[in-house]
Amino acid sequence: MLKPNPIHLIHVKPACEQCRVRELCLPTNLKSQDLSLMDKLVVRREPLAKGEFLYRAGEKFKGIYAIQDGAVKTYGLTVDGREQVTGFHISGEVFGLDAIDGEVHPCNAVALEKTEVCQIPFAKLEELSMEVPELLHNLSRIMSREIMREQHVLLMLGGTSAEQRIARFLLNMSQRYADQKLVSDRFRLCMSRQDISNYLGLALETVSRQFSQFQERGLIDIQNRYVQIKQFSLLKQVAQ
Amino acid sequence: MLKPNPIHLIHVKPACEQCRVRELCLPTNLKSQDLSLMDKLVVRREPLAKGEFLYRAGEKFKGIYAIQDGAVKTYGLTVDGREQVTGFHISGEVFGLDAIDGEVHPCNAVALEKTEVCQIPFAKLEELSMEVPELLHNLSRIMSREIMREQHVLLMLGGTSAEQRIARFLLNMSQRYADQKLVSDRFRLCMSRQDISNYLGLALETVSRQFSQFQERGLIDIQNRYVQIKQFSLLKQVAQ
DNA sequence: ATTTCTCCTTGACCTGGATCAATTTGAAAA
DNA sequence: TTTTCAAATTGATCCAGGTCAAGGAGAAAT
Repeated sequence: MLKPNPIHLIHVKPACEQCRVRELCLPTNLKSQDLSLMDKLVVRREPLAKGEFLYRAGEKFKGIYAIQDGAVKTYGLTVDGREQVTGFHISGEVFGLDAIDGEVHPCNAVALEKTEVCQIPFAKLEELSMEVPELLHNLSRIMSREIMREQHVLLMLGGTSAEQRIARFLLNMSQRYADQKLVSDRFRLCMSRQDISNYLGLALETVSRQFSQFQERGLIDIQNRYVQIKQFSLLKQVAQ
Repeated sequence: MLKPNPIHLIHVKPACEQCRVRELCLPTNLKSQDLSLMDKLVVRREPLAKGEFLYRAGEKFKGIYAIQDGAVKTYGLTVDGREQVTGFHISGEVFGLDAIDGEVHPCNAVALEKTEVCQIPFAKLEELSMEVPELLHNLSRIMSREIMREQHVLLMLGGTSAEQRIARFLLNMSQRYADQKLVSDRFRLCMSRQDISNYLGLALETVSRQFSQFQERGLIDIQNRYVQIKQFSLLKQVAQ
């Protein structure tokens, strides 16, 4: 499988208007003048390096985050001190919504690769939402979507075998690339086997074995973190 | 353990102003005149009988729901047709937020006992939120809280033993009664062992055995659905 | 009061996936 | 390039909890 050739371009931070993932993010359906008001709100940070934290549990909440490019893992700590991954977030996705109520981040967010994020200061976003009904509605929808996302994780974890969970995980990642109009049958997993296993409530050895088994069965081709889904229909069947 | 004596009162539906759980619900911190605007929005339905559906998966979304009294279970169907409980909701709690994005309920909501709910039509709620900043903020906070609630479930399910899950479940229920200023060391479980096991990703036999074991160890006293937590500190220790 | 039915408990057995352990591979650092 | 270290694979073993099965106890219906 071919790795993308790393060409170094001059770093450009597109405004909302030019952003590749605009339609998945908060500005969907906004009129041009509202879009530029929205754009003025957004803080575009320097890209995060792999392993860099966007925020840590306990930090004061300033705003929610949208990913322009890259990937972020969010994780919490259980009462007994174990790490528990609560989500992987890729471009076009909004996260940090869990901090609104308590005004403190209840979990950690760390970049899984070089990542560009936009911060949307929440107090200002609420103010602008009072002026722009579409924006208020988009905010509601994005929060609702996050609630559904977590419900899907619950459905995925409930009473399913390791085989099913991993098949569903791969199909879910694939779908999210498809949502962005990106190639969805071959992609790079942005997270380690450790992270996947933790997220799916399995041992990392089980994940590794299951990947190997899917490969033997011809369902997928996996080399390190590069996956190609070769038999969508069969994989869906395995996922039930 | 004493069952509450069933006294039949004339059915009264308190307005938001008089509602016992007002401070947990959308109207928190609202000024008196805003509260009455909010109150005009609310649709108070006839009480639901045990087993009655509030909505079913696929139904068009009209509004979100708040429980005045009683309990509701929400559940989805997995791809292979199994039921998966996504939450138990008791008085003072708001749910149905997962339907905002798609404008269709992705799951079912059924009363676990005689239950009084308020429907808050969502389009009207958004309109009023544009006028009342506190209401907009309360809505954001309630959605954020729901996201956190689901994250807690994920943390609870991730890499924990059956013993821990059940201890945490009991402590969680207890805390939610405490949040309402109700007795929190003795309460009636509003759901079946089946529902609990499904929710916690365990077999119902495991739940039953674990309850018996906690009883033997003197941590709790359980008779049918009536629980008394006798050793909070020990139970917390078991939950880690 | 008696029947019926649903919910719950308890026992016996077995398997999926966790755990432990030993390499192998790949990527970053020197 | 070689070294170093983290990440991934694969094998062997074991046990927590699932499954199957057989009652028992409450609640609702007759």
